[in-house]
Amino acid sequence: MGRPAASSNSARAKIDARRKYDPEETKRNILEVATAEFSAMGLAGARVDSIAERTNTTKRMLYYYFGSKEGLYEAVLDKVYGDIRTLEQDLHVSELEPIEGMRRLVEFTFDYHDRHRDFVRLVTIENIHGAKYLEQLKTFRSRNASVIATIEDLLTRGVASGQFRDDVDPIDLHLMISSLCFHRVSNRSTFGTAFGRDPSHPRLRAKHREMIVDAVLRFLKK
Amino acid sequence: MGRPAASSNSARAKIDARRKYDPEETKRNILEVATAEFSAMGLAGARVDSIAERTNTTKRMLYYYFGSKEGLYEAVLDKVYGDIRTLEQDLHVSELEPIEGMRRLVEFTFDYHDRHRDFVRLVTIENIHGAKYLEQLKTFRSRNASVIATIEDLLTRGVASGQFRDDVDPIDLHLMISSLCFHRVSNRSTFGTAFGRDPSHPRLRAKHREMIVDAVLRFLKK
Amino acid sequence: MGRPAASSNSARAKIDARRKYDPEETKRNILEVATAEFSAMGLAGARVDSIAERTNTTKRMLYYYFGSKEGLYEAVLDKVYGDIRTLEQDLHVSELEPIEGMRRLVEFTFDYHDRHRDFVRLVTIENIHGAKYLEQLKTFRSRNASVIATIEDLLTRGVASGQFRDDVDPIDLHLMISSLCFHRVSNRSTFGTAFGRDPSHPRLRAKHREMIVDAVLRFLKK
Amino acid sequence: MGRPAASSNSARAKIDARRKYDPEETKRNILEVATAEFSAMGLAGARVDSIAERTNTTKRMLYYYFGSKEGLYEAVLDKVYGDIRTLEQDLHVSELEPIEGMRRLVEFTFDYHDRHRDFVRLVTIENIHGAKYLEQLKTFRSRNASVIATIEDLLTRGVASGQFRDDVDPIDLHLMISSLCFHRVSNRSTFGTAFGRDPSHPRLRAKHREMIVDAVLRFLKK
DNA sequence: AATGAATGAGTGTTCATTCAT
DNA sequence: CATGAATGAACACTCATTCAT
Repeated sequence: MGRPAASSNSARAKIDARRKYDPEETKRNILEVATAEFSAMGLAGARVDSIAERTNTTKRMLYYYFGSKEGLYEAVLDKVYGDIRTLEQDLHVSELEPIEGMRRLVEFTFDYHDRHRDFVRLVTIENIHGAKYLEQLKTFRSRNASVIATIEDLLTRGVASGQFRDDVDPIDLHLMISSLCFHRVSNRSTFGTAFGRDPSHPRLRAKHREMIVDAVLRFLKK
Repeated sequence: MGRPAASSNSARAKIDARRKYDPEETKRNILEVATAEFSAMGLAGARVDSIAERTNTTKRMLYYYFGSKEGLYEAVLDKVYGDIRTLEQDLHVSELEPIEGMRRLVEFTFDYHDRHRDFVRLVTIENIHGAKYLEQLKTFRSRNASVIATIEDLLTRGVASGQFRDDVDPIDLHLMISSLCFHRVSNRSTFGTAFGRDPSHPRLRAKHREMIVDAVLRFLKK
Repeated sequence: MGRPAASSNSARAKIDARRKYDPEETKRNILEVATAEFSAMGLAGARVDSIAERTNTTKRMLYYYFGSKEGLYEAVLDKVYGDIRTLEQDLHVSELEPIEGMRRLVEFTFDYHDRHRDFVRLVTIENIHGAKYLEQLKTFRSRNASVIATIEDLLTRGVASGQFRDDVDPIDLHLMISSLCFHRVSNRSTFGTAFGRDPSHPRLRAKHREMIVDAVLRFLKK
Repeated sequence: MGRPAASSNSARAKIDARRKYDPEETKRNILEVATAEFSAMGLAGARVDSIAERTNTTKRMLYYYFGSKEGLYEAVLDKVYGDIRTLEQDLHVSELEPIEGMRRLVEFTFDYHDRHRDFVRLVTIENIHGAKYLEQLKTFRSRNASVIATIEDLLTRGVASGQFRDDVDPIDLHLMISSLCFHRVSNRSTFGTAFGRDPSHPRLRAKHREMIVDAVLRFLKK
């Protein structure tokens, strides 16, 4: 019976990856290469030619789909921020008791930053530009509410159960957790140069992970 | 009329600030403008022409003294890292008892980052470049030992007095303090965009300062 | 009296204006948009994409029907020159006495240029290109004979009646009339900028019309 | 030691035409080539690379001195308009009696347009662009007053002496003279194609010159 | 010590046109 | 007849750097 004749488009796309006209794949491919370039070189340092070369298509298509270097950069930002928010929503810490939930959240945040250096670098780069490109992403602001909601839920339940202190603001706590998880990745290079110690080394990583969870929980406990 | 025959350079510079050719002043002026440009635009984004324009001298002098755009960038890095290390050495926390000394150290770190956004931005930028320019600054590595020595001293004394736990590594602690003080400045823009809250606002700043001291001390206490 | 089923193309086009595929209408639509674009931007300045966008069809059709940007430009030229020659032939000045006929011809020329800025601009543009596209229009040369014939007829009859001088060449006269009617439209912008006076303003237009008729007749009269 | 020590700069420039650093000559050379290119190809059709190639210098200098393609185009316009106005002021027709003066003015206008096709083409091109670049030339408007003043003087004196009619507006007359002198040059190509007759042929030129003077004087005489 | 003029290699972008569906 | 996707060559413009004075 083989394959049903002329199945759906998406099926066809998967089966025949070599087909020449596949806009989605073309865009995805460009975005992937661009993410690497922008993350490695910054917005000003990135070269459109360099991106195009490592793509399956030509420079022209890059402009066809993304309009400009900045447009492409924005698309990269959008994708990369979308990824973390999507994952954060699948955490389901509301099902855990407060301390365990908080541990889980911190560990997730730690792991995500540790594994996604591109994301960390792009956020860093965006800060060099005063977040002006991020501000133009319409979907951005709304996506942040959920992290805060998650933290707020944990805090409320922890306070109610007498485990957590009651004077901690969820956004401040988010900033604290971010700081601890982000900085060791974003400043890995200068830190390594200064102290001859690479924070991303497996043994250090495990130690930092525990340390950060510990620091956050000690900060929260009554 | 005679100009006093060749006194010391620094003296001469002060005495006759209006004299037309003052190499030290020219260099200082270039470095100042360059610091602002590199910090605002990044290494790739900075424009040599733009720096030269805002200088009291010409583009040619910039090359005369610093050799290249990268040479100038390195000089800026050198100056800016030199400043913080110099100040750190004047802290004299060894004269304070451990908890008070640690509080003082954290507050100093907090205040320094909060007030020196240029420094924070330049470190951020340097991390984008994998710290490769920092690595070439010969004086750099040696200068970092003192912070760690200071922390080590505080930790040792705190452990001895039974106030601090005994399993904390000074470099890890330094990273933790740095993270908390650096991130809220370096990521001010994206944070502001995401949560509509500017971490550099005076009221938030005071709150964060206390919070960070609190978090560090809770982490250290037995 | 009914209309015969499926008569000429133009009839069909009118009957079923909403039918999806109507080659003639598609071509007409493309030509209309292209006339505006070429007239406004020149040949080099015109954008194929810009034309296609404002069309009811796609860019591909534009190439399908006209072959190239230059082919389309030629088609526009052809249409636009065809229009004026067609009208000129309907003037019937041969039925008027010489002076009245000449007045009528000048007024027609004046009005036509005044009302058809696109035509004037396209002729101007064609002159920038040394008339090289016009030269390729096979039908062009033959179409010009009639204006000259008209003028010649008027001149001959005017000379015979003793009203006109006998040393005026019809082609030279045509050039004179054209100059007076064309220039004030073609150079409206620079003239307006130079003298703060727009030659296309209604009051000026009427004045110029009289003035030009007057000048031509004074030039011709014995 | 030979050559007189340091003569004047301008003298030096003339003596040593091959000297490498001569900004004025560089600018002049660029302007000259650019005038030819813009006049031949229009603003959109002109190629910066093409201009640079025919220059004694490089493309970069073109941007160094003129900022952009449009900046260069404006400089060309400025130069070209400056030339004719300068000449117009040297006409001294006020010293001639009205009819002779008017003849002289028309002949000058005729000759200037006939000999300066570049000027005519550039004005034509500028009209395609709605005179928007001309409008930005600050010196432009003021320079036009003098032609009108000259015409006004001739008209006034002619009316006073009873030679000219008294209902002719100087700006309208200027437009008429311009039309007759400009059009035969600007539309030479289409005219030639249409009637197989080149208006710039010597014999025709002389005839047209007389004809135009005749037409203007007949228009003005009582 | 200081400077305006000059430069070659590269940088983001656009264009008319064609292909695969 | 119709279309979105794709393209290579060209385009205006910028950059860090050096030269002649």
